Amino acid sequence: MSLRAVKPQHETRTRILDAAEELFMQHGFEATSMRLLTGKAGVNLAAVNYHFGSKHALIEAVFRRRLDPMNQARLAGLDKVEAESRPSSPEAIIRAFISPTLELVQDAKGGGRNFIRLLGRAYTEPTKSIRQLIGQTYAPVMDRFKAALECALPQMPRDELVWRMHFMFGTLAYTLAATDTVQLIAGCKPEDRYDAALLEERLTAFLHAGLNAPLKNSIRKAA
Amino acid sequence: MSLRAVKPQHETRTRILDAAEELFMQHGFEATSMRLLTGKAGVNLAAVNYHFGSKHALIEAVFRRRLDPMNQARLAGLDKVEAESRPSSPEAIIRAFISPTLELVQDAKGGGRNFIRLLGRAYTEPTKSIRQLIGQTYAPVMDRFKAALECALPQMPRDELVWRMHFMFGTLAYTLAATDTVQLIAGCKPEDRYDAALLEERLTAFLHAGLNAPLKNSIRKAA
DNA sequence: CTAGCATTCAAACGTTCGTTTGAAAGTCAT
DNA sequence: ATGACTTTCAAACGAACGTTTGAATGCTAG
Repeated sequence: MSLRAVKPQHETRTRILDAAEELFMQHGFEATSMRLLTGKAGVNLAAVNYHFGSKHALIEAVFRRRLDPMNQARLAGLDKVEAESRPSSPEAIIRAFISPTLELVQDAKGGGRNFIRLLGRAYTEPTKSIRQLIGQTYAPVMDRFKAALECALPQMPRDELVWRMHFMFGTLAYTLAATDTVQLIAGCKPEDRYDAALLEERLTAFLHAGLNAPLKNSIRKAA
Repeated sequence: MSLRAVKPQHETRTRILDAAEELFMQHGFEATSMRLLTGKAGVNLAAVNYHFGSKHALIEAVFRRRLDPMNQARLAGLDKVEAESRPSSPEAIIRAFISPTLELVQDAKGGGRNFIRLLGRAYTEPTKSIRQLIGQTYAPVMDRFKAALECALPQMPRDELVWRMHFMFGTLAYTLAATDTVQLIAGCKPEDRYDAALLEERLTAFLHAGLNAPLKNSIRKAA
């Protein structure tokens, strides 16, 4: 082994992943050609197939690189919340879920923000294998958070909780992916759009209230 | 002019639009080829370029066909709400916004449900011109609903309202577009997934609570 | 019937796509 | 230095794409 400063291992792989993250966000998967991608990454056209096998495998790798750590952070946050008090407060559970996402949003220098927008789009991606990848990655996380919320809100019917989690999930994903809409409503680009701390307060307040919305009769009856 | 039963005017156009709606929803815009599309529609390959000019113009036409009536219905609903009582209740305003969407969701026979999923994806579409089309179509609707909510919630800071509208908008769009997620949370496919009446109750309860969430200190300070 | 227009059709156009190939260059232990 | 890998490279592959073309067909008014 050499004593030289560590020459980045798999530097080509990393450069491809970084370029892919940005271009997939900008143009989508299909519209991003391997020639454009390898050009931006500064590598040979054949490098993607050599290092990843195919374009589709590259797409999966882009997701796995960020998604696994993010979900680990979510589970770790939930561990901490549950260790501190039982039963946990719904608000603390919500924060454990959304704060790893917002941390990535703050990462404008690295590709974190790019990735979050990419992820928000992936939930509604037409390509089935991509949705499946997302689904598989999220399944254990969903189970844990669902159980935690069931414990924190014992009076809520199960199917109503499922829908409210769905709503919460959608709000988070969409809020961060659809940057145009908030400008559309506001009429101009707000300066604090990516003040993650303030955004976390706003999201938490909204989601917490929605999660604890009073149960109407029609909903109770259906439960 | 003939006395025969009206032979559908522009039947080819309609068949193309219907096929496009379904295929764009299933596979996305880029992944849907003109050959597959015209094959499903039962028309000649050149028909799309003859009737619409280009693939991209067809995409726009698919959106315009449904979006304009839907937004008209929203404005009509808001008119009715505002005529009945001033100031209007936030809940009635929310219902005026979401119920035209849910009516389309119930239209499983026609392409309404397909279109809603397509629309949910369009907000995060990488293709800029599509997002712009959506934005232009929604701008007047957004202005009206924003004004209505400002009037209904005079105590809420403007920028907080903008964000909460963004959250609401996201919840609606995402809920209807990402059909996989609710299955992921629930663990199985719920039977009543598309019971529009029940879904409207659930959505309204969630959104109304979120919109009226208590203002935290940090938010008040930023306002 | 026929001239004029709208629509349909099969065939082909040029381009771009993801991937493959086989040789060249780089890397490292022995 | 040498041999065995790994990695890069320029070039090419066949396939599929959106679009165009010009002839054929359908329809309607005069």
